[in-house]
Amino acid sequence: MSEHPKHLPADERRAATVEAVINLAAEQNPSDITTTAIAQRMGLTQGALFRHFPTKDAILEAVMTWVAERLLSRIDKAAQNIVSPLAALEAVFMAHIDFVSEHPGVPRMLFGELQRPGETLPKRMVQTLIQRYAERLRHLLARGKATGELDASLDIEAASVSFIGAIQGLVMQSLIAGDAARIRRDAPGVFAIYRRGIGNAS
Amino acid sequence: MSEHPKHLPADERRAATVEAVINLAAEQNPSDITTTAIAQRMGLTQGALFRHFPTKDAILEAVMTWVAERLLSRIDKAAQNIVSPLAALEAVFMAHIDFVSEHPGVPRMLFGELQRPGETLPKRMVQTLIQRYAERLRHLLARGKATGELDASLDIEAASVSFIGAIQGLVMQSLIAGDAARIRRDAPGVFAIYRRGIGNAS
DNA sequence: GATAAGATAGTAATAGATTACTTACTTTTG
DNA sequence: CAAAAGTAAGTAATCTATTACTATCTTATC
Repeated sequence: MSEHPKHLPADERRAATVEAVINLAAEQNPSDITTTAIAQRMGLTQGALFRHFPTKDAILEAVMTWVAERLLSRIDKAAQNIVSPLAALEAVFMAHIDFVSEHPGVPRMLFGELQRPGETLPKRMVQTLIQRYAERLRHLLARGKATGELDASLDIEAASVSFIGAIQGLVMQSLIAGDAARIRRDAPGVFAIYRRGIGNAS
Repeated sequence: MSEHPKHLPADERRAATVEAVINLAAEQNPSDITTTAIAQRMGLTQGALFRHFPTKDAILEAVMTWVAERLLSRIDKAAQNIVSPLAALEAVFMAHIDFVSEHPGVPRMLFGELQRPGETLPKRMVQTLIQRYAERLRHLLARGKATGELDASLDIEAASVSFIGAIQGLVMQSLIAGDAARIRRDAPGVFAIYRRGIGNAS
């Protein structure tokens, strides 16, 4: 096996392609990412991409699969072994913040896909991802009501939307400031307000 | 003056162009809006647009001006004559929700502009808009702390980010559900959580 | 174990579609 | 009639995807 093989096996190239897209999305409007830019980032010619993916949408599909797996597994791991539902929510929040700090392009790609008209496969995958995410939130919120940690009259649906919105607000703030590191710094303060908003007042 | 003049004066065409872009943004990814699509919506040929705007970016610039004026004037009017800072925050929240319900493409355009690399003029206008918006929020939040309606230890910066995030979360939710009307319906529940998060517990 | 064969992964060039913008000319309006 | 507003056609650039060809890797056979 040579040090710098010019030909990589298909699965490694597919993984490298996903990585290139994620990195590019951190630097520019995700919907303006071209196949030329992806190939250039990988040190390949543009046409080479189509050895591994039939269309550009298939690339986005692979990216969405990658994101869904990583994000959900991270938040599942974060909530694992935490008894208190409220503490678990905080762990999920911070795990999510860590994820978007490492991959600032990801939330922007998701939001961008959601805006596409019609019923593309990548769009449907994002919808599914967020629905699965919201399910986990609703489960934790319901448990919190049961234990009494959360307000008994809490609107679980609104609390779930607010949770995602809190993260989205941090992403937007970092875009305005042009500083991705801001997300991590401002996250605790934002979660503190959220926590207070859903917590049991007594 | 004929009933249906084929030639409109420049200022009316400019206003109609802005309206066409706002409407198109509600239906598709704002960054995919073409000059052909704008012209078609107006019943013109594509080249006619360039009689009134030197470049496509100049069109976006006009749209951003329109949005900034309308949105800020609406929330100023909403907060006017409301003594309680907390009640004023709620009025601003609902006025903003009304605005995005009428123009679902607007928050998506703003978010899209923020993602563009470099320092384009439309992008800078969005940053300025949101900064001015946040200023008004911080002012109301500070007043709320002074009156005792809000928690004395409240992190005003985090509260401002959370406010914008709450709206952004509702926008995202409506995109996932593919139902713009959801925003208005879910808004009160989301604001209730926010209100509780910043309010004085006593 | 070397090596030929076949599959896999790459390049360079280009096609075909679409984009923002221009130009030469025509219609409408005051 | 002159200025303003619109059309139709075209240009140059850019984008996804394809094609014809080449380089590299894997593997079966002697």
